[in-house]
Amino acid sequence: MRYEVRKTSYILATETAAMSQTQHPLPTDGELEILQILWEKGPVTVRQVNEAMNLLRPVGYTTTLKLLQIMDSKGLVSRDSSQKIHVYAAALPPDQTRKALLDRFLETTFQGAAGEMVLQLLGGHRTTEDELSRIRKMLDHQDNQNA
Amino acid sequence: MRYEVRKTSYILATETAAMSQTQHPLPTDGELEILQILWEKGPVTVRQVNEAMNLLRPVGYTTTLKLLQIMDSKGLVSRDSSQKIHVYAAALPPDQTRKALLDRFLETTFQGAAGEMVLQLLGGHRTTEDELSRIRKMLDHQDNQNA
DNA sequence: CTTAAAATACGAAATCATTCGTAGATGCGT
DNA sequence: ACGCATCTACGAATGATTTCGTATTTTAAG
Repeated sequence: MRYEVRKTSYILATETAAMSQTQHPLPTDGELEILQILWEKGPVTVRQVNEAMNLLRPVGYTTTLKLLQIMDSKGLVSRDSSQKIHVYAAALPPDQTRKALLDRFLETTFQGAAGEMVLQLLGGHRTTEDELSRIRKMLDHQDNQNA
Repeated sequence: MRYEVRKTSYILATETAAMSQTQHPLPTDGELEILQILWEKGPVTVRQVNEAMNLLRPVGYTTTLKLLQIMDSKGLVSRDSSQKIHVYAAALPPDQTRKALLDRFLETTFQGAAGEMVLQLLGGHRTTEDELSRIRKMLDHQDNQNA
């Protein structure tokens, strides 16, 4: 008995999620929220992170601190503790982390059918001309690789 | 110091996740795993779901049952309990549920930048010609809408 | 040096999701 | 009707993540 969900879609990953995240676990939702701030602001103090968080929703200072400490222990952020006030920065660039999260999401939600996912996505979003052309270029590039 | 995340991307959703999921909460990971089975197999008994689950990993029968009961209480599945052996089916079609999950993922992980997400996706996946052409058609359709 | 303000460390509560054990109901074969 | 296999119901343990309270440390000002 087989589970058949994919229809016209057939995708091969060139690289596994595990390979792209060597050493680092995937961030949890709360951790990702902090990473987004770190990616945007660069190296910052706990207070700066917490203030950014509080623009979105109320979060206690020690909550933010604790999460950053956990993330440090997981290797998701680096910490400069040479001064009293520690400065945190994301350990990995956004692309790499987002790609790893995307791979997992694609697998769990679309069972690996990348094309299906793109169609769902474009079906519900208005996209700019510039973006469309960048995507076309990427498609052409894929074409060359396949040929 | 700045990590620039969005560059040329600018997206507007035409519909919010909440709008597309009127009435139904988003499934959790475990619930989604069961939904995938229901979508593939159609209306089935708890035992059938559990057997499908056990092809992937060991799960106790009552675990599967409990999850289905929870999903029923959330409205994620429908249940026919007219017979002794209940029969469950997904309450929503896969497209609608996956789209809602995709919207949330896009927001939390890519901060809404759909184009960035597509680029990340295509950057790491080998895609079939058929799939590429379907995506091109969708791009052209978007073009028309934008014009 | 003393104190106050502000930071870090960390245990533990709170929350959410998953897993399972046990109790009780149901139906089937004999 | 009896007993066994199988089902549903459901409380509760487990596990993961998030949140916070409290203790301690550090720095800088007076």
